[in-house]
Amino acid sequence: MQRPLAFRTQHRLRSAPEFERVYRQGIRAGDALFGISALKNDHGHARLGLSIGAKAVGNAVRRNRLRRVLREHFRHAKIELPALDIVITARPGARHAPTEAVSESIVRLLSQIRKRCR
RNA sequence: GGAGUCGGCUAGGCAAUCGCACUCGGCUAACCAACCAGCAUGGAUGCCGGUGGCGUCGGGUGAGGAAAGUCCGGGCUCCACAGGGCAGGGCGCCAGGUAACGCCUGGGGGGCGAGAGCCCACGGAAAGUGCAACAGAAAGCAAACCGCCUAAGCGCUCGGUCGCAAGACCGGGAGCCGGUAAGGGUGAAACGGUGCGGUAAGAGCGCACCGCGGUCCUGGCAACAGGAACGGCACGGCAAACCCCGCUCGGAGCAAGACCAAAUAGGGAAGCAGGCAGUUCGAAGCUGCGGCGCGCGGCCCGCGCGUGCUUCCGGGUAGGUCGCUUGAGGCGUACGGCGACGUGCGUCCCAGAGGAAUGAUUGUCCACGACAGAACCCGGCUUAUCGGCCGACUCCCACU
RNA sequence: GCUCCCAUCGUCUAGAGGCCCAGGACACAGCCCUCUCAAGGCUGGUACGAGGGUUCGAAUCCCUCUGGGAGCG
Repeated sequence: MQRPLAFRTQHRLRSAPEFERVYRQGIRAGDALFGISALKNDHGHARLGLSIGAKAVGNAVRRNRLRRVLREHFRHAKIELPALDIVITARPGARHAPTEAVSESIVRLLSQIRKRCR
């Protein structure tokens, strides 16, 4: 059995076509910090794609940190999520956002997505 | 105690849980594999085992002083190359260090500071060509606008003396021919500076000191410094203007490059199949018709495009593997050197990903945490940066 | 990651060491013309990305930053 909280390459979107598919056909939500797109997949579990430009966020250190925080959220939430491909895009509002604000925003956006998927 | 200068080190700590990358060692029923060995078989392939993957458990390691900018220099790789030169780029006081450098160390010269110290692209302008707006007489070679002078030369004129007169002599004035560059004024910059002498007025015209120049001597590897006598000012600035001199540089970059290699299309080779007619001595070599497939079209006619199968070969795409971290390496120590650094010995292995690994939560402590994330690797420079610690030195105040 | 390029009014641009407190076009503001608007005419404001250096003098030459953009799978 796989450990339930693990996060491996199989849980990630990795290629440009995968991202394109979600952007084109997925449903969207967003706020000042992030944009989020989601689309049903047939892998039997949720997958995460991150699109965080250094230009939007400031520099490489802030970019990496944001990526890690978002991934951590997804890791804890992914059991509860349906089989979706989720792409999170950083917006300039996220540049100086503290970790708590990021958490709050992501929880709210994910619940919106989940509601609209029914 | 205060103010300051220089050099070096450091970059929140600890604990618990979950998670990530690499790595070592276990377990691994089932699943996956294009690798390896064995067996079966004519062969495709199958079976069994190993190894690996996936999974899981435990241990170890895991960003920086700038990882940054990509401004220099090298290693490495491929391409080019007989040798030499030209063109083009870079560098530029001297000596040393180094794999190399535009870096570093020591020294010289210049500038700043009271000092410790700091700063300087710092070769050549008597090889040539250029440039200098405006102002100013004149901007580079001696020339003279205002001014100063009228000694010498030339006549003119006034006064005086002498003389019968022509005229001579003395003194003055304006002028010509001239002399001069001290002063004025312009400018960023004006043909050595100051003083004395000198002169008609002046001037290196003469002298003293300073500056400058080449010569000689002394010290130094040298840059350069000191000294002597001489010259008598000629030789102004700009080379981050062209240039000259000396030294130096082949080009590209790990998306370099090497290897393995599916599918599709196309290339080559072999074999097989292939309706009719023409061309031809003959032949699927070519042409036409037909057949089949696709498209246009509601359908027919028509029009357009394509034309088989099997095996092998080479190039090569996706994809994968290597390059990928042991190195001009770190630490300690001894010796040489003022130092940068070098040499010897001992010891350690310290990130290697591929949408790209360090995060989250909780507790706790304190000085409440800046700038910021490796992507082939090193040496520098530059830029960003909350602080803390250590050492050396300077100046001021007080006390002994 | 690597290799390059660019930067002048709000926009597009001229400029090659002094003629430039930077010129032109469009745009903007005011005035004139018109019954009004447009067109036209007159007038005006507005820029050398930043900081150092070289030079008597820099948009121009040199250095260091900053901000944009392009190419390489």
